[in-house]
Amino acid sequence: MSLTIGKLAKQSGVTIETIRYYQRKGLLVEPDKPLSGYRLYSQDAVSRIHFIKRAQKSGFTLKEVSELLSLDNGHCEDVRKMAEQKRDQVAHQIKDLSMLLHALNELVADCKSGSTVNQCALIDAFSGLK
Amino acid sequence: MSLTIGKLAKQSGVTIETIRYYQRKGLLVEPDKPLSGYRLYSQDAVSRIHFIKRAQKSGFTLKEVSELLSLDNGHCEDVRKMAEQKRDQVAHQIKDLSMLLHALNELVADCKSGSTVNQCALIDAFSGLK
DNA sequence: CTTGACTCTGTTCCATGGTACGGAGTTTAA
DNA sequence: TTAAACTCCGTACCATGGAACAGAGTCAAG
Repeated sequence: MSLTIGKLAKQSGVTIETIRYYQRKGLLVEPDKPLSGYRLYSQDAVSRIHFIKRAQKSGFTLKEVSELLSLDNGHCEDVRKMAEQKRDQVAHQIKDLSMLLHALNELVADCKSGSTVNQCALIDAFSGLK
Repeated sequence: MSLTIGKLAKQSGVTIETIRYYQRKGLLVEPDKPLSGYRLYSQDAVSRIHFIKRAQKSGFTLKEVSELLSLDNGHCEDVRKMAEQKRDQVAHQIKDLSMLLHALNELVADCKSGSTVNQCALIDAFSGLK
């Protein structure tokens, strides 16, 4: 069953503009324009857009998603490496955020007891000096 | 010890342009221009830039970073409220990222185990096949 | 006291991830 | 058959986070 771009958009939960944007960026192929009528898309396009959206939610940029798509089958090693990199990145981010959370908690506690805020406590705690 | 903008840039690991951009955005104060000579920056500016960079890596936008920075000078009642809000936001962010980390770990593990529908478990996952 | 390195200021340009719009052409339902 | 709805195509616009550049002024070393 083929879809016009509007139906494709609705089925895949993005806007028409987004689909066109993905086409411009090479993440989606623009089907040939028939001699008369509108371009038609297959169900595969829906899957592909879902793929893109899922990968984005996992923190991949569109550029990275397009790499994933181009690697696709047969290059599981490369795909795994990208995922591992992402994972390490996210792990680091969590570590930093935990430090910040700690600093914010201390700031809140100090604020509750004292009357003036310890100048620069937050910056000191999070600027990498400790 | 005071620094010209070039030295500040080098010491804090950003470019001069970035410093100026932060000034335009209000994250950094532009020191007064002396009657003759160049503007001079203190060592504090280095920490402040490190703070900004760190916070960015933690997923904050510059706008949010500037909110964080504003916590550093102000009076307690306002600061505490903002700090609590930020703290909750950070806690939430950590939760989301932890889920993402978990997902990425599973993806990597599946990739290694070779339990796939197609040839790559990660691709399968993003394709919604599992 | 001149030359090269640095700074200042304003403005323009870039990528990312879209969104919006205008003026066509096409399709479909009444 | 005609009006509404949809598509096509190009282009412009948006926010974010900078990078680059031009033409001036300023500083420091030989």
